[in-house]
Amino acid sequence: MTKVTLNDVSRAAGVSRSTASLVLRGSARIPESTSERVRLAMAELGYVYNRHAANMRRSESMTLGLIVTDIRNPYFAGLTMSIEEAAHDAGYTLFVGYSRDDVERQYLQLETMVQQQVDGIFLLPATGSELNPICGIVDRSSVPVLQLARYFSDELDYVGPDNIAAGTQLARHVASLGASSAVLIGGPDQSSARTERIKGLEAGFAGRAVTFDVSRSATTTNNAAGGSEGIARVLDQGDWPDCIIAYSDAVALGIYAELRRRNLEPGRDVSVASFDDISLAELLLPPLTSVSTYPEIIGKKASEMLLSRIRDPSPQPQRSLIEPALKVRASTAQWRPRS
Amino acid sequence: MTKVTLNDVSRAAGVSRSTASLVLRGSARIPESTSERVRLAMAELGYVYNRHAANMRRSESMTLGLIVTDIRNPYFAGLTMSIEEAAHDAGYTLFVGYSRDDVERQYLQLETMVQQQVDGIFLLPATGSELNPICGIVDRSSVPVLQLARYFSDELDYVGPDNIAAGTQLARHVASLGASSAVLIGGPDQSSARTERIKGLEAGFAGRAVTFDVSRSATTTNNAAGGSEGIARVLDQGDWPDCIIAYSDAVALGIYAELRRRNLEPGRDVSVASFDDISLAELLLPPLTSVSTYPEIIGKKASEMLLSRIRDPSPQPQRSLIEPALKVRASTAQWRPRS
DNA sequence: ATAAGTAAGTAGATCGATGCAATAGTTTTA
DNA sequence: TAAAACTATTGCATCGATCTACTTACTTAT
Repeated sequence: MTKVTLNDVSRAAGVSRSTASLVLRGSARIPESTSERVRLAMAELGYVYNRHAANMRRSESMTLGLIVTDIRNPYFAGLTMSIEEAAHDAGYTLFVGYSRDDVERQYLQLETMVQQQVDGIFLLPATGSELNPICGIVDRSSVPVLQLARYFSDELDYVGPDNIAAGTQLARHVASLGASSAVLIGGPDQSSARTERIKGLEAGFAGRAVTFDVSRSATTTNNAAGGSEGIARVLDQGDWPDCIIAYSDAVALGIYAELRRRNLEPGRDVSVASFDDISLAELLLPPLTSVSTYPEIIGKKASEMLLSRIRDPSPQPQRSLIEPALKVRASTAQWRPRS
Repeated sequence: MTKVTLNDVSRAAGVSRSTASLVLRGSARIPESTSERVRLAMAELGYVYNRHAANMRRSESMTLGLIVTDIRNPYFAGLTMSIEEAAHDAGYTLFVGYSRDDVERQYLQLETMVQQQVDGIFLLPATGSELNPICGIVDRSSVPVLQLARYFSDELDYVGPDNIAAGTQLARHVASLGASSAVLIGGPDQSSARTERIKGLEAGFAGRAVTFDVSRSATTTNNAAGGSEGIARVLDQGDWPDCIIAYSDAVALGIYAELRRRNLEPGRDVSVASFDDISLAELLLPPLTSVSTYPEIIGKKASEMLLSRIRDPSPQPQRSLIEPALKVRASTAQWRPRS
């Protein structure tokens, strides 16, 4: 009933606690005959390794933290699962917190993770994140933090999609359709991802006969409700673009719904394109043109980077951009300009 | 640079470590003048509370574990977020693991969480979970485990939707449409949730002129791919039901896609209905009839139950069923029997 | 036969916060 | 004025695994 410790195990196996500890860690100094005896005692007594006790002496807890805004967005769900997989495979257990895009909540989560002695933190920063408060929390314990998908500082590692390339690919495609005007809908204001996507779109539209004016676009929450609201705001201003570019597939979903409320059919009356390429994009009617930003690859790369940062904290901050790929589908392909 | 401990803090504040510890825990025995001095020293030195050290003496780690199969299903994403919110609000930090519906992986995750000294575990069991191996892992440390959404044992607490009521509501609705035959597509074989939903459907169809034969249904993975595959299998057998009941909205999504590949329009040529009512259901075209099983409520209830179990492990295992609510939408409402 | 070397195992301090039992110091009570 | 009661504070053992330095018992080399 009471807790079984290494002491109990060693006593039962007739060795010292030190020896039992060495067996636990697979030391070569212990011959098979002894370690077998110890392992048997462990099994018999129902011994459970206490990582907290171990962590008092060693300098690692074998835990990592992950803070994301909201996994009801399938893009972030995929990213989260990919990171969990890599962490699990490397023997780490993962703390997860959802900031709900609330900076204060995010800071609290950082704080508790630091107190729980995590070895490193993946942070998909909430809108409005700043370096100073985060350093205030994190520097005291010198836990490495990796920025995921958005960044606010270049003093920390960063892994995310190449948003500029993604925007450029999308703009070129839209321009090639013969559209004459495009707007961007949605996305958290001031986020690096949105700023970069805009930069990419502008680069892609440069020299083409497409009007793309950022001041006509709308920033919203990164979900379907935001998409509906954003496109409604634009259309209500009497603005009728040929092509609607959504900040993300989640936003595009709300755009589809709002268009239909107004008897406009996406892919016929107006083309719609988006970023992320969640698996849903393909299943929608019409299937949604989207730039895939490969959350699995981002997650994998991020894990590698954070783990190597844990092993050696000295190198300069790293940046890794994942190459996107445009997936053309019926939401733009079937579209022809209104006569 | 080096770690700041309570010792350093107490020395700087000119008190004993015991006093600093009492301040940390807000003891009323310490006058404001002293605790202010100690808190000041903490801030100045950049002290970080070490929960692992505290956990060596106390018997709680202030961490909980959550194991779910796959959060790319928005239903589980919502459930996960709801549990994280409740855990966070109660001062707990949450470990999360995704079993990907793989029992072995799930056991490994249970094991590491137990080693990390979690105070309790929410488990959305992978298909094929059994009591014995889980007890083998968990009993040694007597960590309470709560079964979420599916159950395999009534020796553990359980919180989930009232699947029987959900099935009954859905069946009654389908029967009232005038359908003459229905099939169920998808869902993990042998899972309690599927079995109960079938039981509910049968109860609801009882005495109505609807053919519902479980042997005609198909079990699949609980996602869109499973839905496509399942309905394809049924249709390829020459079976043409009036109404397709999907195990979940995620499955329904794949059914929509596969029907269209065969030039069948959901809601017109065949009605489709489902379980879960994820927010996407409303946004689809046609909007999907679904029985809401309120993941936020399940998550909240589950957290309450696990936390009270942690406070007092003695009571008998509890079961709590959350009342579902049918949301009728165009995927069934517009449907009329073929002439 | 002695020194050197190796293999196997152990004693005991340590990590950082907790909490009991004990101790000053001050005020109230009889 | 002594005893009792209370307030503010502290010393030290403790939780469970780790790890360095050390011992003991053999084996091998010279």
